[in-house]
Amino acid sequence: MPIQDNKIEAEMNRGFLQVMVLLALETPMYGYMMIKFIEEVGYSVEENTLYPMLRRLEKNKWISSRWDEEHGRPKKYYEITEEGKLIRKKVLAIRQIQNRVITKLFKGVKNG
Amino acid sequence: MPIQDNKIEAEMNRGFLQVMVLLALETPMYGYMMIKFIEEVGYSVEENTLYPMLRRLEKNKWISSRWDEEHGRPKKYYEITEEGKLIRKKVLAIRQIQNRVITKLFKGVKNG
DNA sequence: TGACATACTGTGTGATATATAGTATATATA
DNA sequence: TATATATACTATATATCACACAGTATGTCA
Repeated sequence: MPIQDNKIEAEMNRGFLQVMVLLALETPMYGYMMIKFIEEVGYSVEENTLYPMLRRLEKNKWISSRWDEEHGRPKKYYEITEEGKLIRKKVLAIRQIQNRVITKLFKGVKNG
Repeated sequence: MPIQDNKIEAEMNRGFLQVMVLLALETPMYGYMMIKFIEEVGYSVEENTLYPMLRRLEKNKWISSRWDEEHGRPKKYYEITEEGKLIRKKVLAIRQIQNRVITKLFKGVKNG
């Protein structure tokens, strides 16, 4: 086990996963579909992380859902709400500020 | 109170604060000094967030400390270790991947 | 028929940001 | 010289979330 690595990766995921989901849900998607989609764009989420998160975001009214019972197995489609878009804007702004801070601090680092 | 805002800001801080501290501690600094420094570069940390974090990072051996008892009030100076530099590299790499994913997903968003 | 992909639910745990509270010294100012 | 403010740090308690672990059940293909 290299140092304490999984732990810090989980920590780095916090916040980010929400941002990613709020961006992805510009297009309606159901959970499993999203897991695959996220892999396609070069990241990954655990099922047991994503599903609870979707429920949380819906509880916050940042995303909404509807069941599709008509095409094979039932699927729960989620989509971002207007409120969700406001939050998305906000968290993206926070990210940008953070990135600027990192860039600034990184200049002081020898052979980054 | 707009929506649930403080909560999400705290969430966005997770992971990021470590990155920021590991970058800042390229130059030795004590806690209080760091709080001021972080404000100067355009962010902010709570005392009750930073101090426990410094102890945690030290416990992980990502930073080391020494007391300066010689100039007025005792101050605990922290500095990044070699192991800390490895972690820093790693978390910065994660951040970059995340930023790329965000950029990619953002292209699908109308009037971001 | 049986393996694997699909699609989701539920419980428990650990890490950490922060709220809240407190200690104590140094320095400025009235 | 009293007192407010800045400095510098410690301690406890709480809530949230990522993920480990466990499970249900349907669809599909060899």
